[in-house]
Parts: sequence; structure tokens; C-alpha cells
Amino acid sequence: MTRYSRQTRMLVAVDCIIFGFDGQDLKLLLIKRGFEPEKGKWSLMGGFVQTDEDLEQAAARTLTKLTGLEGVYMEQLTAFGSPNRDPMERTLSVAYFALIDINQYKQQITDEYKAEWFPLKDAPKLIFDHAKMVEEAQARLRYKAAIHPLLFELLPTRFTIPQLQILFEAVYDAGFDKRNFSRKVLSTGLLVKQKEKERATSKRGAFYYKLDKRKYSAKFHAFLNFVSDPGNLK
Amino acid sequence: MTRYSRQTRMLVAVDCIIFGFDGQDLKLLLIKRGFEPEKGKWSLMGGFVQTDEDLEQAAARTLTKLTGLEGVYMEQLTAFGSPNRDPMERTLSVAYFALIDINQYKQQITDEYKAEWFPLKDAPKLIFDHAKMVEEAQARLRYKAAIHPLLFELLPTRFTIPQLQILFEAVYDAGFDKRNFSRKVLSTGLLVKQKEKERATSKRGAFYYKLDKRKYSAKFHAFLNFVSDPGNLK
DNA sequence: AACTTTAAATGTCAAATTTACAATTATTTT
DNA sequence: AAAATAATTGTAAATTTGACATTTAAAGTT
Repeated sequence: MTRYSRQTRMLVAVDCIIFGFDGQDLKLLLIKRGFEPEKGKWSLMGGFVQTDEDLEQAAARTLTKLTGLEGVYMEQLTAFGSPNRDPMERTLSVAYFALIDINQYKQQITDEYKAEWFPLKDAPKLIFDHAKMVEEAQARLRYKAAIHPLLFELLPTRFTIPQLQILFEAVYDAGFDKRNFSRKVLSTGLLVKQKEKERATSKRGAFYYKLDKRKYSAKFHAFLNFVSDPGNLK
Repeated sequence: MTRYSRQTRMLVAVDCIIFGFDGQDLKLLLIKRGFEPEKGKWSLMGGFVQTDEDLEQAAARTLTKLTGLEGVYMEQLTAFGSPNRDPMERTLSVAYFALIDINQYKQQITDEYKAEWFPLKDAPKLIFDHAKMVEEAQARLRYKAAIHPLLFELLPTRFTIPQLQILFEAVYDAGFDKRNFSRKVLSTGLLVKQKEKERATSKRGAFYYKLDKRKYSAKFHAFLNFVSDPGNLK
């Protein structure tokens, strides 16, 4: 079979916007780019799509390469295709955003990428259009987390309601009423109270909760309204 | 400047899932593909991204080429990148879905593409992964229309509330209570009642409404909840 | 002119949800 | 034993939703 004639072929890359939560702030995992152009500059983790891969595979491979993690929550954000977004050569990038439990992350021994967590609000200047990607990813995160139980992906298996609230407050840069928040979250039926308490933060200690895996799967795409009127989001 | 070495370059296309509404059913605009492979088979309208174009431009150009319309509502759905989705040669496709007022559509004189509207429920077999694209577009349409004032893009400037309801019922393949529906829609404050009535459908006639353009722009991304519990959508 | 027909427009009440707001409790430290 | 701290829980008013039937405007018919 022949090929399509007279058409431009281009590189296709994936770039990952990797979010984490350290208990206080929303973080972004960035690397120092290891090759030209823009070598040594801060960048999203990315890579070219290989001959035998589809996009999800490329994104998962890229994420695993950096974090060592597999089975991480990830979804396609959008494709970025401005003709000159990469000055070297035309490269389409399909952006994926990922949510990981920051505690699961172990920096690769081989320090191959000089990766570093940055507070989202205080990230360095990024190469190409990566800042735009991060911006869109943040908007998407806010959008989806307002109506779906997404942010649990950023927490460890066991977490407390106050921890969850701090996370929501970090994502929306806003304060929520404790009573209403916990009622809302508990009313989803997704949480299972544990017998143990988290004792580091307070004298009284807060009960741990875990996700009810069955219900979590079942209701992941349901409209749960965690945040009312989450601003003017896309 | 040199190029990235040892990487696969590939074709990048855009494909448009074009929805219309004829007053009764949700429709899909398809073309008979004009070149090999799969020449003569039903297909989404698409085209290769050109050297100087970004993705939005390519999608808009493609849509205009088929419909003659400009300024149409369009948003990126997702990128499809399975290695063998096009048997001829590896081609990444970025899918866009568009909503057009079916009455605005005039088939191009040059009949270049043999385009045809199909009821969404009764569309023919499509080439490559286009059926999957349509399926995802429909899911996205249902998702977004449940919470944002999106479906107005499918209607003419003047429309009646019963017409709007029929549209919602077509999109969700469900019936809604007239009283609750009109209350919900009117409570958004987006509609301006006109003096004239639509007189073709009923003896009494239904008042026309228009969108309040200011409020429509302002609230387009707001969470308006047109449909409660719109099923288990993504 | 009165009556019939058809679809549009509108109202109400109960239930559920949301919002605003403060007191109590478990535990550690002093 | 008292103080301090953060977790947990309650309630009443307001708003929104859901279920349900009647009235109304206009055209057609007798």
C-alpha cells in the first residue's frame, strides 16, 4: 500500500502535567530538560510517541519512566499543535494530566531528569507552551473535581476529612465550611470510616477514612457536586 | 537548527463530528470519502493539518470547506492515535465536535463530498475509528449539555421552549416534564421572550425566545444543571 | 356564533438540598 | 485539674427540585 502524497509529517509527543499534594499545597512535578533545544530549562516530563505505541501507552510509559509508578490516574487533556510551539521542528504534543499520591513517588535513583516538586503557585518559567498546558490542566482539575470524586487520587489510601478539606481548599484557593464540607463528602457514601486515628496533626486526632472501592468505581463518573459554583471555570 | 534524530514522524489530521438538529432528531453530517483507502465509504469530514496551521485552524477550515459556515461552535474532543487506525500510514487524528444550526447549512454547489445528514441513531458504518469518535462526541455532548447552555448552538436564533425541550429529549433520549423543564430553562435568565409566536406547529402558537447574548457569554461556562442525573456519563 | 380541538402556558405542595451559623468533645499539654 | 487545640456534630431558614393537573389562546368545525 502506498502513502498519502504531498502531506506534512510531524513529530508527535506527549507531555504530562503531574499533580501531587503534600498535605498543604498542590504541587507540580517538573524536570530539567536533558537535551537541546532548551537543555537545562524546566519542563514538563514528555517524550515522543514511538512507532508501536498509542497515545495512552506513550503517556503511561513517560510517567512511569519519571516516577516508577504504574496504574496512575491519567487522562488526556488536549492536543497542542501550534506550528512553532517547538522551535526545532514541528511537534504536536498531546498533553495528559496525572494525579499521584506524592508519598508514593520516589525519585529515580539515576537522577536522570533532575525532577523536582514545585508548588503550583510558585513554579518556574517553563519551556515552549508548557505553562499554557499547566494552566489548562489546572482549570480541568478544578472543573472535574467540582463534580467528580477525583481528588482522592492525590491522597494516600488512608486519609482524614480535615486532610481532604485542606486539599479541596488548595485546589480552589478558597475556604469551605467544615460542617457543610464533611456532610457533603460523607453523603456521597464513598467513604468508609476506619478505627484508627491520625494523631500527628492534632491532640484529639482525626479518624482515618478509606474509599469504598466498589462505590468509588461506580460513582466515579456520577455528578456529585463537591463544590457549588466553582467559579467561572471551563 | 537541526532536527530531532531517530524519531518517527507521522501525519496529523483533524476529523469533525458535526451535529445538527432538524426539529425532531439529532443528526450527524457525513461524507462519502473521496480518496483511497476506503474511497466511497461514509466518513467524518476531515483533512490533514497543513504546515502553517494550528489544529483549530485546520478544524475550522475543514468545517467551512464542507458547510460554508464560519464562526461555528467547535471544541476539541480528543486525539486518537492508535498506531494502525489508518491502514495506509500512521495518522494521528485530532477530533473536533461542532454544533451547527442545520438550517444554516447549504450543501456546497460543487457536491464535492456527497455530504448527507443521518439520524444519529441510524448512521451508516464508518471508516477507521470514526464510529468511536462519534460515540465519544455524543457522550461529551450529553455531558456538557447537562451542565452548560450548549444546545442553543443547534437552534436557530429564534426558537420556542417546546422546540428546546424536544431537542433536550432527543439528546438524552428521554422525556422531561414540561412544567419543570420550562421553569428550569427560564430560571437561567438566558432567554428573552419575543413578541411573535411560532404558528406552524400548534393552533395556539408558542412564543419565540432569543438568547440574551450578554448573559449567554457570561454564563456559558457556569454550572447550570439543565439535566439532573444525566446518567452515567464521562 | 357556539363548540371542539390542540398544544402552550402556568401553579402548588411536599421533599430534598443547600446555606449559614456555634456548641460540644476527645485528647494532649501545662 | 485546668487549659488548649483541633475534630466532630446539629439545626433552622432558604432555596431548589420533583411530582402532579388545570387553564388558556387560537384555529377549526358545526
